[in-house]
Amino acid sequence: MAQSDTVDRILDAAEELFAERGFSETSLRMITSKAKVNLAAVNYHFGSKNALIHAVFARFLTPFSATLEDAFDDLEARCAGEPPTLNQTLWALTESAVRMPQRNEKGISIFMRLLGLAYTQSQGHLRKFLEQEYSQPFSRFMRLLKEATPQLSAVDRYWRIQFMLGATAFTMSSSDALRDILQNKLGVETTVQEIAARLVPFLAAGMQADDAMLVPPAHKTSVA
Amino acid sequence: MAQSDTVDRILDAAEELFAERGFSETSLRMITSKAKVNLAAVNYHFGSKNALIHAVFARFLTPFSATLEDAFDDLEARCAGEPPTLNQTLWALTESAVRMPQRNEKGISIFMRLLGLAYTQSQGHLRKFLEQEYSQPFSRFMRLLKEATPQLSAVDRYWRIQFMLGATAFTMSSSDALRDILQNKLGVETTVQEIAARLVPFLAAGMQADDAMLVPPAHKTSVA
DNA sequence: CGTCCGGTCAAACGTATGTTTAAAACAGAC
DNA sequence: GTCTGTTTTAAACATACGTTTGACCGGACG
Repeated sequence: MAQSDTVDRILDAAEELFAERGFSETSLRMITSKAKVNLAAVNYHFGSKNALIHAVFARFLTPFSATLEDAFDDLEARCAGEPPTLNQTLWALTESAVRMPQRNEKGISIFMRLLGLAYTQSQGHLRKFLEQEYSQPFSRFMRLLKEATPQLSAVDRYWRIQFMLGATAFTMSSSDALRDILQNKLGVETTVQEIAARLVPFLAAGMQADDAMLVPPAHKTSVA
Repeated sequence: MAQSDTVDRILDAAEELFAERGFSETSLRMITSKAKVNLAAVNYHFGSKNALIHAVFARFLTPFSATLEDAFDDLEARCAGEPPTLNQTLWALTESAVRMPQRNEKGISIFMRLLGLAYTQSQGHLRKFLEQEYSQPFSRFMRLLKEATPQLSAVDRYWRIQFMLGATAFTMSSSDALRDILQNKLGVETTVQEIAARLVPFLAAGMQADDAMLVPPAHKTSVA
């Protein structure tokens, strides 16, 4: 209560509600009543709902991008001139994400879901904000991917990166729902770490797929 | 104009707007003004906004699921008892999608984007509608995938299918934007068919990835 | 011709949203 | 204790939403 935990209470409530309902579907009144603060507090402390959304992202994305830069520094240092492999690059990314200090046990899945939503929900202001705020680690990741897949043509690499992003963003954005389904259907508990551990080999394999079968199979037969 | 093209104009406008802005972000007033019909027309012809969303999906999902069933019939007939391969199954799906009669050149990417949104935006009513309306072709596709990947555990298969869905929905949903970027950056023209031709091998490779590297590499080194 | 009736239309309804206001409460410095 | 700037509060604001209403139109039919 010293200075103003109002700001943090708002951020906590907003983060959770955004993650489980999306941005437009979450009203300021839901947020403020969950945070037990006055409605006007959001506009007083943040200025607008969009600015609140930015603040929610900044709160976890800023430390994350720092962690990520460190991980990339580390990786490149260990490789001593040689470009890191695709696996190493992907693991550096996912481990940075998983190792982020979490505010609570739901932290990482909220984190993931928000990232997914940022990509999926076409909030123009958000994309602009993220682009101009976090372009550096993003570009660096892209450069590492390029150096790790020299065998790919620029066009092939471009599309496969999109496929990776898609699989990742999509899975993240619905990871809670998917976990629940799995729980009900197969009675299996799953952590975000395990999902990541399944996702990375999938992505790596797809990224390095052979181009041999780039043409549709003849209409009658095809090989496995 | 004979009977009432109002219904179709509404569906066309709604489809396009939903695809580019999402459901909650698209108001009935946007739809009706784009369709050049009266605001009340939506509630008159469809009953509610949610019912309109269902109708938009039904309009392309019903013929698509019929086409798909035919393609699966064909495939299973050609395989004569043997389960179709993963490649064959994926190609049957993508070819069914690509060959769907399109209302316009944007047809297929709208189609894909809507499917992605249906998964991503947590519209409870939509998921319920799709589940009880199109469970059959969906289950059949799942069964084919299962038979084509007997080496995978149920849990592995489940997640990898999610990854496939994600890569597909995400890529197709923004294929217009991605095509434009590629055009500007590398000066390359790309058709939806070509994107599919790049996507399928990526998916197949990811789906059949080796599980060997399911554990994170030791902190110091790892192999390509 | 008159009467239906499916369809269209402008207008209004009630509700919910993000934002603003102006007064009150508070905390720290003098 | 009083003053000063910051924070909280209840209330109102303007706007946008989905939906409903009741008048109106124009062929079809007897």
